[in-house]
Amino acid sequence: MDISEIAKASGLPASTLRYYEEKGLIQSYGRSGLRRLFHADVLQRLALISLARSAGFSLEEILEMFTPQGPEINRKLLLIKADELDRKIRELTSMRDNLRHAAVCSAPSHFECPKFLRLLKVAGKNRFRPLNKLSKNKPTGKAQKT
Amino acid sequence: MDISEIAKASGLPASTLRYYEEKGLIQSYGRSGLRRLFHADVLQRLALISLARSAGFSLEEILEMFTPQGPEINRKLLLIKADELDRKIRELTSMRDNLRHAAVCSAPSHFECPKFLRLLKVAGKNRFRPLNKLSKNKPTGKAQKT
DNA sequence: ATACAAGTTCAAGTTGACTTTAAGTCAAGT
DNA sequence: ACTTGACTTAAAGTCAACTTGAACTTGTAT
Repeated sequence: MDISEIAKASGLPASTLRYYEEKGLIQSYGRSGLRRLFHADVLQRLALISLARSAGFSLEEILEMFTPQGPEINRKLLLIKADELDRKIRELTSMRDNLRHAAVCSAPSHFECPKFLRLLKVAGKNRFRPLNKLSKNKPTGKAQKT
Repeated sequence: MDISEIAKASGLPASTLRYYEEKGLIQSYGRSGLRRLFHADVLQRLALISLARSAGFSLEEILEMFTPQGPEINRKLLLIKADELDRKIRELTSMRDNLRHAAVCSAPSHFECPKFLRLLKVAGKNRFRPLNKLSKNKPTGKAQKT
């Protein structure tokens, strides 16, 4: 398969695929002339990468998880990541509850609502690092702009 | 309170506070000479900002949520964000389960494990945007480097 | 044979959220 | 008067994850 087929099938632009290859996240098995040739199974790998990216992992972290530098280290890493996700899930859940409450709360300012302040305080206890933005408005599956 | 007090109390560097003020996320009530003067309640606001950041909101989104451009629009926005969080929580939960499974799975490659592939397939159904990185190694609460 | 579409490289640009740096201001202490 | 230390500004730098641009190569269609 050539790069545009992978692009179409994965929904990722060719530029991203080249970038991923450069970073070692995917491999092409050879060239036809200059053109990269891919096995179909990179699609699975790309799905996995997308999943991990969406779960908040950086490309570097994903690469770490892919490369088995001793299988035990790897398993450990996976569990550590899972625990991180647990923390993050709790944070998001609290934030979500906060938002739902704020939307119906009648206090003139949220800072005057005891419920809100209590949640704030609880949340403040763990000084966590930001994840980053949620979806905004970018279309979900543009393949390329040909 | 001057900027270093806020920095100390919030755990954020002064540069970040200036940046936030510039972006309209916090306000100083005046100056003493050149120096900004803050009311103590910016600390609450900063806690809220931290919470929201950690939940994956961009500064722009947080600003939107702060500025009441008609209270109804605002409530709606909050609910929309809450729904987004619900989606994200489901994704993270699935990823976490994936990781925990992968850590104990005995299949030679995860791509040969039916359980894993099924999860992948399910996850692939929603083409989501990335959040971003989880915590990595940066220390949690450096105030400044004075 | 030649044009063209679709690939290629390498470098530079973009975005968001900050941080760093250089140069300046100013109140307080000696 | 002068040094110090904490602040100030504006501009530039950083980082990840891409994207874009300019110039180049190739297999296929006319």
